[in-house]
Amino acid sequence: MSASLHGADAETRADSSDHHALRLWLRLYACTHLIEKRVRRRLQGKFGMTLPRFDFMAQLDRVPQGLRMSELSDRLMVTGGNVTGLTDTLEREGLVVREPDETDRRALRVKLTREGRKVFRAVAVEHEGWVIDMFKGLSDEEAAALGEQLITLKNHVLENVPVEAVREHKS
Amino acid sequence: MSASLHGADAETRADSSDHHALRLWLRLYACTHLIEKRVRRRLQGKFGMTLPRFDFMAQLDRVPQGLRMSELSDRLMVTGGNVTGLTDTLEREGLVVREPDETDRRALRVKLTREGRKVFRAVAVEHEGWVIDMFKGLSDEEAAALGEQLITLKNHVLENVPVEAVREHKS
DNA sequence: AACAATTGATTGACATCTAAAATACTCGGA
DNA sequence: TCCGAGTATTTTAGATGTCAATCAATTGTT
Repeated sequence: MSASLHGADAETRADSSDHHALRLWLRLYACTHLIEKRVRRRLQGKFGMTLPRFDFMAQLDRVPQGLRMSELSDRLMVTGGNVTGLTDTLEREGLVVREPDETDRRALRVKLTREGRKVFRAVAVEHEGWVIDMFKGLSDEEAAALGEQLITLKNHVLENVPVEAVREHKS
Repeated sequence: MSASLHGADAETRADSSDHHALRLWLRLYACTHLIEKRVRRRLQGKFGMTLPRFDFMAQLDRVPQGLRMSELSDRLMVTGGNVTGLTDTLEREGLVVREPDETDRRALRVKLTREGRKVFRAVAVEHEGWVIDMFKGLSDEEAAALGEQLITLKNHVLENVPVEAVREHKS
């Protein structure tokens, strides 16, 4: 990347690349949180809605028959306890309902209420507009490349089985 | 992008591009949080340290003379109240100290203690290793391109003055 | 059928975070 | 000098998030 691909000894290259990794990670982190924060603030300011609740409802909107608590925690990549709390709040507000699952009495199906769906759809339209605007700074080609690199990165991270997961399996 | 596009042609194209932006954002979000979560878990598992505290100490490590609370909240992109809480915890653990600012009695300078610096340095070495490994999936060229795109994206987002900022000025 | 292991969901304790109000101090001008 | 605007920090209330423990229901294996 920076200059001397020819003649630079391996050690210098490795060292330089290392710092690059850290810088790249900080940049990725900062950029994502910048956008996230902006979305969060607008959701709060214009609709009195929070990002977690919006994400929650977005999952449900695609699935008329509803989702189990466990499916929600998988899709949202959060813990079950968190889903319980979010569901409590949204149910209290009349935006979702818990219904017993026909086939498994341990499970619950969470669905959007008619009101919940109406609210979500209204917010979603604006939300998409914000995101589109924020990503307008990238050309189609840049956006496509970014998408590819993110997939590559994600796959590489997922392939390396995390230490914690290994530990969880009793030997 | 919005409502009244009449041509089916334009509408289709806009629609497709719109979903691209949304998908790209979700991918960016998921990827960042995947890495973040992994770092978080390892910090907790191996050192009993949290990511916010690590970030906090990382800022201080670069600045021997310490930073003001307000500088910390700027650099960490979090609110002042949050910095107060983090400082309380780290001070209680003996990793940082609050010292009065010579020139402004309203302000405080937060510094790493000797112990704090020692702890941070030890953790930082491992932390950098994790990040390097996770970004090894990208070639130098891909990494460089990713970095560029993130800068472009960030600048474009920052250029557009957020609605909230405008609103803060009394009309 | 009996029973151990698993799975779905909830709970409680704790750590981040934000937004908004309160407190303490600084600084520039009338 | 005094006063009003602005700045630095803290406080409070509330939302998110994790982890570990718990309870209830299901499943696989005898």
